[in-house]
Order: sequence, then structure tokens, then C-alpha cells
Amino acid sequence: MLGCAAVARGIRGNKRRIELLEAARDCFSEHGYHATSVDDIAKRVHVARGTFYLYFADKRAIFAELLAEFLGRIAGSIQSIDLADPSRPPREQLRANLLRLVELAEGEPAMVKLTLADAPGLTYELDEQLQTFYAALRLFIDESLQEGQKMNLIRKGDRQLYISLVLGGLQRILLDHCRGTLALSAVEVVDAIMAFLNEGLLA
Amino acid sequence: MLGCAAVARGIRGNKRRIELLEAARDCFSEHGYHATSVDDIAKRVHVARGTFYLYFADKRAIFAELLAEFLGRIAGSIQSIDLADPSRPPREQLRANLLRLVELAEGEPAMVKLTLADAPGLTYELDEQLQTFYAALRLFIDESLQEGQKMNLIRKGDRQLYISLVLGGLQRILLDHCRGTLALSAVEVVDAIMAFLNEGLLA
Amino acid sequence: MLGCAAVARGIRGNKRRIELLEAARDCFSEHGYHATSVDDIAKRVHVARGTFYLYFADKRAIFAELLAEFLGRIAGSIQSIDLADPSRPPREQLRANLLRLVELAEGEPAMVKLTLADAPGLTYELDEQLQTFYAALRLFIDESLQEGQKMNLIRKGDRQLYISLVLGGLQRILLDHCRGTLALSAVEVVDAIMAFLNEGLLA
Amino acid sequence: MLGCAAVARGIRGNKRRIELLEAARDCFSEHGYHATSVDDIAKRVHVARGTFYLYFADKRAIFAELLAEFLGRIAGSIQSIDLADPSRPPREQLRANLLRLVELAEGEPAMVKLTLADAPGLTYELDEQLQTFYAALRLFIDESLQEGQKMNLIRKGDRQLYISLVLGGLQRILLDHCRGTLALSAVEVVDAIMAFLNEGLLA
DNA sequence: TATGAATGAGTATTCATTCAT
DNA sequence: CATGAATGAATACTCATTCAT
Repeated sequence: MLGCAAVARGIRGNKRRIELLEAARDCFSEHGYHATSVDDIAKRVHVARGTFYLYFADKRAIFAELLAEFLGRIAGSIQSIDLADPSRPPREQLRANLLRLVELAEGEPAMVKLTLADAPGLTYELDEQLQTFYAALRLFIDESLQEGQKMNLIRKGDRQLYISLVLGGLQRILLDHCRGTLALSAVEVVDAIMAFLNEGLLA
Repeated sequence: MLGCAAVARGIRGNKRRIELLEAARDCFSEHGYHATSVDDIAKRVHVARGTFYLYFADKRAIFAELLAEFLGRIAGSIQSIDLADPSRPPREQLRANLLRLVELAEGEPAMVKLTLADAPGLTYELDEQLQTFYAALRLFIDESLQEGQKMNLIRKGDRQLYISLVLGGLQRILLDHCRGTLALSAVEVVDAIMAFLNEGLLA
Repeated sequence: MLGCAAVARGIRGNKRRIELLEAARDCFSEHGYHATSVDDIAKRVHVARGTFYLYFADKRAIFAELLAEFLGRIAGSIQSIDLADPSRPPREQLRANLLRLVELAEGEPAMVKLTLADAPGLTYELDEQLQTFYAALRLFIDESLQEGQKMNLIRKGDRQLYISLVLGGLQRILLDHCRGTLALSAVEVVDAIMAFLNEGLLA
Repeated sequence: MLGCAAVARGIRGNKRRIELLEAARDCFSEHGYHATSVDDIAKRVHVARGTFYLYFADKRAIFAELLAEFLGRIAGSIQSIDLADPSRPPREQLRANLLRLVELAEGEPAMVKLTLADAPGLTYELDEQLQTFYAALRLFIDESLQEGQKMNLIRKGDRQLYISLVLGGLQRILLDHCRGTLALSAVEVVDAIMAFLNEGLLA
């Protein structure tokens, strides 16, 4: 879990760090950021409060690190679509992207909740962190859509609105999927999204 | 006599209540729930802290009331679609619903932010409040979709997933629209959504 | 006591402020700055911890205010020596200055201890505050000495060293006088200092 | 054999002790006692925190030891004045004492600051330590003055006050001299003090 | 109705000190 | 001798809430 971002402080120290990160992730996602005290996190690892501060500057720091790490994994799961590759049609590549995303979310339901439901509006700095990520993501998607529109793979229309629509829809689906509200497999989710993108909702 | 006096007080009292509600709405949307103190709200109305508690039980109460009132207005703006009315085809009715929603949001950007970005994950009780609303909304939409699928107006497929997708997309659009990120008029936004629902994104 | 520097917050509030200032002065002088907690100060006034923060931003603020107020009173007790006034010879004026100083100190033994023994080396900001005061004081004395040297009222020699010697001696005397170590009256103390300035120590 | 090993350890251990003492002296004089953590001291010697506690019981202990050592050296630099020695007139002996003191201070500016500016008001125990030293010093000076007064070498007057005045003045001069505020050589400083003691300040 | 002084529970954070390795 | 991870007591500070006026 939690990738292998932090390597400092030797192997022992890193283990404790990761324990704390996982405990924080679970506390935050169960009770929210504000309702979680540093002591809650420390207690969950059976460690004294002071120990927490050996590894993280403060409460925000551990949240920011959780967030940064997960946003990084999300970014890593998205691959640029190669329109020229004859062996992999664009729709296949898009589908693969969606599938990786859904599977990543499935494996980290707590982080999905933190990232999509709790993080927005927590702190100015955290919001910055998120805005930066989303701005980059939207830019990336915008360029892909523009390319697609040129090649008539994507319908004409306001791309920013399309992005909002798709991004929002996808976020909601990931959240609901992780919560178990949607009783579908990853593949079924992706297929349904693809169908929607292909034909819309109205017959 | 007493009655009259009481009513008079009631009316003035109501004015104060509304001032406080508006002040709270603006404080919350500007700085977030936790970064807003009861004193901030009271000061914005040029009233003492104690006065706040004459009108609201506590801080959560005023947020809950703001939320309930706005969710009520959202619910009120959505009209059931009458499939039998020959003078108003279903798509027209759906379009009208969306337009009312977008215009409602346009008029209350602060409440849109509070409802969609800040409220989730604030408190257990607030989450309950939201879940209840969304559950009812989803149920309502689900029934409409079911009806529409029966009559071949809506494509087959997992309705819950469709709802998540559309709801999430719509929420994101409302948020971005209120933030001014989307440089479109209400009608243009609605048209684009309708186009998406009609044909999807991929050409 | 404690002058009338703060007038804000109405009469009631000012009373509480002054109570807190006096409590802080006594706590600090009895146990030192670091060994005094905000709670100690509040308890001494039979008031809750939070009340302290209604009147002072933090612990340093109340110390800084005590110090500033007392340094102000010291400055106010020192009068420029008018060499031209035939009715009041310079020595008389110097004597009067010293007497005012000793009497001021006698009335505020706690503040003497805080200012002379505890304040130096507490905080960077506090040190600044003191340095500024002493720099101004030394400058003032230096000008007086220079004038005196011109008129042959003061012996030639390095003025900065003289100032250090006299200032240090005076501080020590004030401290010891307030502690009761010196079993003398204010007038006797002043007379002895004057004798020393006149003739030195060695016969 | 064991003895030799123990001594060897003792010698190395002593080296570490001294390194720690010097590091502590510099940390304390740079940032003050409270702003210096045990870790700061240990880090300065490139040693782990735990190592500190192999040599000193706690933080106060190392400060107390620094202080005791320096007070000891001060005491050692002061020689009893032999009034009977015809080859060395009393003023010469006094002058020599002052010169030794100023030169000692010049060589240890950090300790001068610690002893004169920081130590007073730090801890009850430390204050005791200082009071004991000063009491002994004052007693010693008092006896010398008494002797001097008997022989008409010292002016009549309250000896305790004289001591306060001279001690305070001397302390201030040593501090300012170490800070470089006084732009004089050790000899010049001593000469000025002697002139002051001889004739006072007023012409 | 309105006030605002007072409350005190709640938390983040620091750091001297210990101890297993 | 040396380490440094772990400890947890100690404290400053915030802020929702109350209540006497």
C-alpha cells in the first residue's frame, strides 16, 4: 500500500511512517479530517503522540502527503492516447485508461473518499494542491479532446463543459463504486461509461 | 394584543434570522465551515455573539438550515416528467428541468459551493441529511428512467450508474458554472448537456 | 498601579486587564517568565484561561506590555538637566533625577526585578524592546555628559565606559535596594551615589 | 589493567564532556537557555541525544557546571590585597585584580553573557548558586573595604552600597566590553575604572 | 430582544528524558 | 560508549456556548 514515496530515515523509520500514513488515511476517511486528532492516528498505531511528530511536521502534512501520493498514482494511471497506433484504436486506449482508474480506485476506497469528498474545502493549501492537479488534468484532457475533434473522433462543442461533465460523472461513479452503491464489476462500470460516451443516455 | 406584539416580534425576528442566514452562507462559502466562527457570522450582521444563539441552537444548526432550505429549492425546481402530455414532449420537459436547475444555481453561487463542495464530509449528521436528499433524488430519477426505458426513450443499461454519471456531471457543471470557469450562458450549458445526453461524446 | 496605558474595552474591561497585568507581574517576578503559565496568571485573578486571551494576544504580549509600561515610567522620571538654570545647580537636578528613580523603583519592586533581572535574554523581541530603550537612554546620557565635559562639570574620559559603569551600578543598586539587601532609605542611597560620583571610592 | 582501561575511557570521556560543555556554552549564549534544546547541543558535537545523558544528568546540570566552572575561574582571578606589602601598593594590587578580570572576560565572552545576562532568573537552583557566589564575593570585598576604611584608603560610607555600585558597574562594563560596545583595550578599561574609583565622575 | 464578558473543554505541538539495541 | 526511536507530561491557544445584565 501507499506506494514507496518516502525512503528516508532507514527501513525501520519508513515502516513506522507508512503505518502512520495508513492509520491517518483510515481515521480521516472514517471520521473526517477535523474530527480526527493526531492522537487518534497515533493510538491506531499504538504509538505515543510525540512519535507522530517524528515523522510528520503536523496534521496537515500527513494529509497533504496522502493526497499527493494518491494524486500521483492517479496521474500515473492515465496514459496519453496515441491516435496513430493502428494496433490500438483510440477507444481501446480510452477504455484501458478508464479501467486502470476504476481498478486503482477499487483498491483504495479510503483514498477515493478523502480525495473526492473530504479534501476539497479543507485548507487553502490543500485546495491549491488539488486545483493544480485538476488544472493539469483538464489541460491534458482538453488537448486530447481537441485532437479528437480535429479527427472527428469527438463531437464538436464546448470542451470545458464536456470535461466538467465527464470528470464530475467519473468522480461520482468512482465514489459510489467504492462505497459499494453501484453493484457492478470494474469492467461493467467501464463498459457502461463507454456506452454513455458513445451514444449518450437518450435513445 | 399580545398576539400582535408576538407577531411583530416574529416578523422582526425573522428579518434578523434571515440576515444571519445570509451572513453565514457568505462566511461559510468564503472561508469554509471550520474556518468560520460564530463570531464571524455575528460580526457580519453587526450583532453580538449571544444574539446568534437567540435564533439558532448552534453552529451546525445554521448550516443545516441553509442546506435544507437550498436542497428544498432544488427539489422544488425539479418537475416530474409527464410522458402522456402531447403538448410537451419529454425532452422538452427534461430540458426545462435542467434550465431551472442551472438558473437556480446561477442565482445562488455561494449555496452551490456549500452544498456541492463543502457539505460532504463535514459532520455525520450533515452527511445523513445529504444522503437522505440524494437517496430521494436518485429514487425519483430512477423511476423516471425506468419509465423511460420501458417506453424506449432511455437506453437500456444500469440505471444507478447512469444516475451517478449524470448527477456527478451535473454537479461539477453547476459548480464550475457558478465559479465562472465555464464561459457559457445558462441556455448554452443546458443545450450542451442535452446534446451529450442525446448522442454522447464520441462521434 | 500600572499606569493607565490601556483605555480600550470600557471601564469594566480595563479593570480586568489591570488585574491580569498585576497578576502577571507578580507571577513573573516570583517564579520567572518560563515557570509561569498563562493558567497561573488567570488563576491568580480567579478567572478562566480563556479570559486571559480576551485581553492579551499571548503570554509574551502581557510581558511586553508590563515592560513597555514600566520603561515608559522610568523614562518619564528622568528630566533633562538644564545647565543654564541658576536656581537649580546641575548637581541638584541630577540628584533629583536619581531620587525619582530610586523612589519609582521602591514602589515597584516586582517590576524592577522583571526589568533588570528577568527580561534580558528572554525573547528576541523583548531584547529588541530593551535594547531600543537602553540605546535611547545611553544617547541621552551621552549628550548630557558631553555637555558637562565641555563645561568642565564632568571629568574627561571615555563617556561610553562611564555610562556603562554608572548604569550598571545604578541597576544593581536598584535591584538590591528593592530586595531589601541594602538597609538604607531612598535619600541615603541617593546621597551615597552622589558622593561616589563626586569623589570616587578611593580616598 | 582494568584501572588503565578505565583511565583511558576517562580521558576520552573527558574529551567528549568538554566538547559538550563548549557546545552548550555556545548554544546557550547564542539562543538562550530555553531556546536551546539538548538536541541542539548534541548535534553541535555530532553526537546522538542519548550520548548527552551519558555525561550530564540533565540540561540544567550542564548549565550549572558551565556556570560553576566560570565562577570558579573568576574567583581564582581575584587575589586578596596585601596591605602590608611595600613593594606592591594596594592600588596596584586592585588594578591587577581588575586587569585579570577584564582579560578573563575577554577570553570568554560567551560565558560572560551567560553568567551576567542569562543566568539570573533562570531557575531557583541556579539563582541559589549565583547568590551563594555573590554572597561570598561581597563578603570578601566587604572585608577588604573595611580594612581599607580603617586605614583611610577607602572613603567612609555604606560599604554594601559601594559594593553594589562597583559590582554592578563592573558587570555592565564586562558585558559591554565583551559585546564590543566599548571600543577600548583591556588596559584602557581598567585605567578608566581606576580613575573613576579615584576621583568619581564629577569634576 | 440584545449584549459581550466569561467559560473551559478540546487539541496541536514541543522537548527533556529513557532505554533497548 | 553510542545510538536515536519512542515516550508522554506539559502548555499555549481556540472557540462554541452560556448567562447575568
